[in-house]
Amino acid sequence: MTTASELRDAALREFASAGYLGTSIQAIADRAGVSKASVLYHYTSKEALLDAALSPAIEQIGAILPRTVQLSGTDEERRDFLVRFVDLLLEHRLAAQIFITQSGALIDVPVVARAQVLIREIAEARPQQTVDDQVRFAVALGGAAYLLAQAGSYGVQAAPDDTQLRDSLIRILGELLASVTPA
Amino acid sequence: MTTASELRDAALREFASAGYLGTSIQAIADRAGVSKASVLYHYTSKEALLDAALSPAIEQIGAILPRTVQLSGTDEERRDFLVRFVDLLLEHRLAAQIFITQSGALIDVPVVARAQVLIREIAEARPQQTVDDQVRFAVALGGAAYLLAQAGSYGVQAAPDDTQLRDSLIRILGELLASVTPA
DNA sequence: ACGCTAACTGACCGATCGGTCAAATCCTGA
DNA sequence: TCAGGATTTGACCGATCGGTCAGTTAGCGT
Repeated sequence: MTTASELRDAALREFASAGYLGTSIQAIADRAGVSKASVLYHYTSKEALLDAALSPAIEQIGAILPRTVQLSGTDEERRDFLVRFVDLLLEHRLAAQIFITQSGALIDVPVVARAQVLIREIAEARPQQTVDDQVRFAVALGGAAYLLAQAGSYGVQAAPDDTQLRDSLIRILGELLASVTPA
Repeated sequence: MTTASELRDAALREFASAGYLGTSIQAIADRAGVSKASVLYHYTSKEALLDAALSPAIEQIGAILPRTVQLSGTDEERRDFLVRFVDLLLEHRLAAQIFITQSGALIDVPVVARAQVLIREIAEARPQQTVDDQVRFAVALGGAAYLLAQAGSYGVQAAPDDTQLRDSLIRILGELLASVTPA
């Protein structure tokens, strides 16, 4: 683990739990065991640190964007897309949590704006949506992210293990999106 | 409109769009057309202002808490509960948005802690839940709140009108929660 | 052993924020 | 008209934050 990657990881956790505005550079430095000045040596600014923490998740989200059409396909195609999507959410659950909870307050930050554009592109990838379709999709996306955020912030509370959560989430999102109007 | 209620309304909007930490007392004062000192005359602190802005929503949420058992009842009972719940979300959509997006970063604020306890009580009101049940409920709750938050932050974009959104949301949440295991 | 560069740090700066306070102004009832 | 409380305000304070900078330490090729 290089210092830079440790800082990126510490920032990701801190931003997710306390919020970007609620996180001081000093707090990130403390978590990583270095000085505040050292943080700003590796990253030119607090915003650059947010960018570094979120970019990996954004790139992978962008990579599966072309597959969104599978949602209007057969049951197998839809399930295939959902498996990739849920796995991606699980892998980058902290980044997803930051997106969902703070994208509104951080629209002026470039990396967040890019993520918002991506999410909107995913939502609008399928043509001639009914209101029901939009609601199904928004509930599925927001609900999944909220679930993972809550599961992550369960302190003592017993949270279901990831594999169980994954299976259940894939199944239920599948049901939720099964009745979208075909393209 | 008294000055106090105008300030409470301005604070609610500002907290929802920019976040509690991202909102300065000066910004609330500007929105309401008064001075910063005047804000602190009507409310003893920024935290008191948040409390005043969120309390009405919390009280109504607490009022429907006993009806949560209807989720395990007949289809009509469940629909009846969902109608009340969705209407409550629509009426207090800004407060709901603040809860969902910032409760994690604001757990040390008493009013937010109270809200979190309420939500947890609602989620745990039904006995012997399976993982699927938990997932369904979390997706429904978080998804609905996310949808309203997004619909509220649509600037130019055409957002579906409230009645259409209400009908669709009630129907789809009903489907989502229809297959929870009976008590 | 030397020199060079990357890594790191404490001290400091300007700006902003939440909150206080004394004074000014407004409003109302007698 | 006027006394007195309610309301409003500008000036100010201490604390915190993001960021800068000069200087120190650590590692490494020669």
